[in-house]
Amino acid sequence: MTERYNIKECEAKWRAKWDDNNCFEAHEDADKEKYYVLEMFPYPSGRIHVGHVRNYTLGDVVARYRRAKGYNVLRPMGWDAFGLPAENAAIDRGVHPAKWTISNTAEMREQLKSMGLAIDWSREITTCMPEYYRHEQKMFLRFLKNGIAYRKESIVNWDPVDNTVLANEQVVDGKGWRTGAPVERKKLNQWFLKITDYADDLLEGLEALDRWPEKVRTMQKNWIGKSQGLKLNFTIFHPEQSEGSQNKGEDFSANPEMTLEVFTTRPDTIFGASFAAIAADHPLAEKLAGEKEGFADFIRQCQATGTSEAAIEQAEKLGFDTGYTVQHPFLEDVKLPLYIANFILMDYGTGAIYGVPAHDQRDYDFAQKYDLPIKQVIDHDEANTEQEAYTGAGKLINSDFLNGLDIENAKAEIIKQCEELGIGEGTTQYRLRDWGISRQRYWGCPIPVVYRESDGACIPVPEDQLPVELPEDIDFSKPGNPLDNHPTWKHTTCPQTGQPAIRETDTFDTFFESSWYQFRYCDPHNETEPVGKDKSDYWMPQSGGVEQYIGGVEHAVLHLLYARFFTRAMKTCGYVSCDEPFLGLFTQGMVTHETYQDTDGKWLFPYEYEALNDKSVAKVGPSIKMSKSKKNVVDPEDILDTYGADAARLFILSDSPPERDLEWTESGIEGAWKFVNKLHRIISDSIDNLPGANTPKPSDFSEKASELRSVSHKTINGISKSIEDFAMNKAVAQMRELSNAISSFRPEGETDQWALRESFEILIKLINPMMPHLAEELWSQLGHENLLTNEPWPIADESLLKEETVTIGVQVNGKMRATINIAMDANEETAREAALAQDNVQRTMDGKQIRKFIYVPGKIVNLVIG
RNA sequence: GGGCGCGUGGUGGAAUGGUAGACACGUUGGAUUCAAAAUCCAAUGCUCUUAGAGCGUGAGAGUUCGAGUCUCUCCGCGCCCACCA
Repeated sequence: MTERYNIKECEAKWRAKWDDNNCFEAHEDADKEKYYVLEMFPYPSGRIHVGHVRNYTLGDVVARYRRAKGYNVLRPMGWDAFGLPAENAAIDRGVHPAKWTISNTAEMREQLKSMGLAIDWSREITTCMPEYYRHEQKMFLRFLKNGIAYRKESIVNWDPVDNTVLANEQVVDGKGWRTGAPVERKKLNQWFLKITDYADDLLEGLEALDRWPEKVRTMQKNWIGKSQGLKLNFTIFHPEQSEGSQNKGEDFSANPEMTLEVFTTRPDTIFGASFAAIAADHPLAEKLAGEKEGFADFIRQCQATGTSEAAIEQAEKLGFDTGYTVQHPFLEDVKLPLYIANFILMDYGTGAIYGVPAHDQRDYDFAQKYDLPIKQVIDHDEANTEQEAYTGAGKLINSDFLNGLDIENAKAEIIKQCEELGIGEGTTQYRLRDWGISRQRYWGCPIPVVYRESDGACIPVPEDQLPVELPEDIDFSKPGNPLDNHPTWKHTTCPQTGQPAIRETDTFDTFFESSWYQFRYCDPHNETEPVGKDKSDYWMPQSGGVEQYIGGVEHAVLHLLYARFFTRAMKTCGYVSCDEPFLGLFTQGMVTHETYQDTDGKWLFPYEYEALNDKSVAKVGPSIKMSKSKKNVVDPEDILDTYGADAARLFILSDSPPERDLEWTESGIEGAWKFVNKLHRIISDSIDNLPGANTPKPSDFSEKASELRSVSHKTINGISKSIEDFAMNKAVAQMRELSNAISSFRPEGETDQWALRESFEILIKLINPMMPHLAEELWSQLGHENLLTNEPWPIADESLLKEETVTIGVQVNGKMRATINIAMDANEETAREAALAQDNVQRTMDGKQIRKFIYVPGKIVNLVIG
């Protein structure tokens, strides 16, 4: 009997050994196949949470497995270090953001290290350091030269609590994604990146990402939102001209101010149009209706309608009749009334539509309210335009030259006609907008441009004057942008003329940093370039970037789309050759925990609930995502301290498939801890009787030894496949099965002992990616001098994988009645005899004839009787 | 409103169209112990009286020799998007 496994000491010992031997440092090696594993880097909030533990454990299994398989693995780590919490800490506690951030990274680095992760720490990056952000300033200048970055005045989403601009992606239900405050609209000069130039490429690229979850690809596809349609020009008529007059001789089409451009994806329904409408903030709205009575009220009403889903759901369709009309392009006698309507969005299409009530529900509602004609132009059995709009397939009717065509052909025909007449053209429209990257914050990368005071010219800061560093003496007591408030920092001179100039006081959106960090890891200490081409071409060549990227699904359209865009932009600028940054993507589920509430609805900590003598004054709530306010957070440091890294890792891998939510339970982590101890005990108890490490393989084995060997070798392939499939819970199950087989094995004699040692060694190698400390310890206890971490993955002996006999089911008319044990390759006759020999089969057959006999070797026998 | 996904024991979850419930958690009984913890052994889908039989993957239909798995309809849940013309 060996002494009890001292988890803490032992784990620390092996971590030190890996460090001393630089086990996980990656080097470019053209002779080895590379494998780049990356997990989304953390924001240095100060402490790791269980979600991090899950994320990095998954990555560690992949990294250690691939390493053992002989790949040249790159597995780096860093800090997504710019962001608002640092500024909030500065405001709340008076700590400087830099100091707060850096001390947080120090703490979290130690926490991560205590998990025993196979990380190349020599490549660590921290995005708030000038060594990192100077490169993105240079990159920005190159983006400018290549027309990828530009500046324009625009209406932006303004978060009144954080006092900053938000990207569309950061507005959720009309509220700021962090503060939850209703977003306001504000006009500002902002920097943008032309992500829309790459819209089509980003969309097409999704096709090739077959190792991405379908869900994420769909979300990106919907976000890009490509739709084909027609842009069509209508001529606008003055109220006097249209009012029942025969005056249609006047040609306004030559007057661009009096034409209205609309966008539609259903040009086929043009003959069903009964009105036109523009957005409240359309430039023509003020011009056509500004003087009219009630207009100001109407605009106010439009703005008052919230953008939350509930508001939209219930919002009535509201219109304001301008009195103007537009000429129907194909029906000379028809002039459509022109409305300003609250359901038209200025920032999609042209901010103007023509309404076809019979075939669009919104137009239908609008037409009902304002008593406009509902003219059906698509015929189908299911269409009932008395009741609601019909949007399905059908044939064109009431549509002159389009009659009889199906929708697709009608679209093509009408677009052709419009193009020939010069009144419209077929176009592609995207939902995706350019990415606004200006933020009125201190703790971000300064945008490296200055504005000359004399003429306001925007001058890029020359490369040799970079980086533009953040000032350290900063005052957070005043509201607004601290950089703007700084007494001296923004005052500088024009690098071209030497005249006084003002620095850009906005900083980059922090998604900027995380859009290219995957490249920086390839060459983290390069002083002149973001990444050396030789390095990026080795780790992220044209044909492939990161082999396996792992993170939360919440980044499906933000970070993951930006990073794909950046990869293309960087390629355009000649930095890299790679088309896609992440070839494989795995999105993990959340970690949840039970909640506890007392009868007043007050949340309780688990220990508070446990301490209650009378449990009826509180109730156990559902297991939901851990959050401070719900008091159901588990601190990984406590877990690592109590149970050790291996137990924590094992539990997090074992209970649920990684893509699903995982419920954190006390009993679960305890079960994992017990298993760690059990495995240690099993091996320690057997060790004295095992043959030495390099004892030659015996030629014959007992039956039970052969069976054990067969199980062990099958498990090699089983676990390998499970890890490659990201089915870590199944890998754990298989590992436990093998350990159960081993612990019930009673060796008798030398060859049995040899087989036992072989199975131990296989098991140890297989658990290594999941529980590396324990594996390393057991490996050394078995008498090995080298590090297990440097051992290759075991290879299954093919001859042990074959099944000689198999137990298969016997069905009668498809119902299971018995099982038989026959040779794997037994012929049909043998199977029939064995099946018919079963009492239960005979009884069920009840003397009836066999009409059909089905035998699938190794699978099933089915007797069809009757 | 649109899109995607999911419904399997008391619980987490396994099942290339072929023995449903692997592996665990929990529970029950037993061994060990002065006692407890830990450990070990056994049982554990449901129903019926044990040997045994019947029924079972949200509901209903279909395809098939055979369906948790494929198809359709319905019910329930979750996520994402959303006045996107």
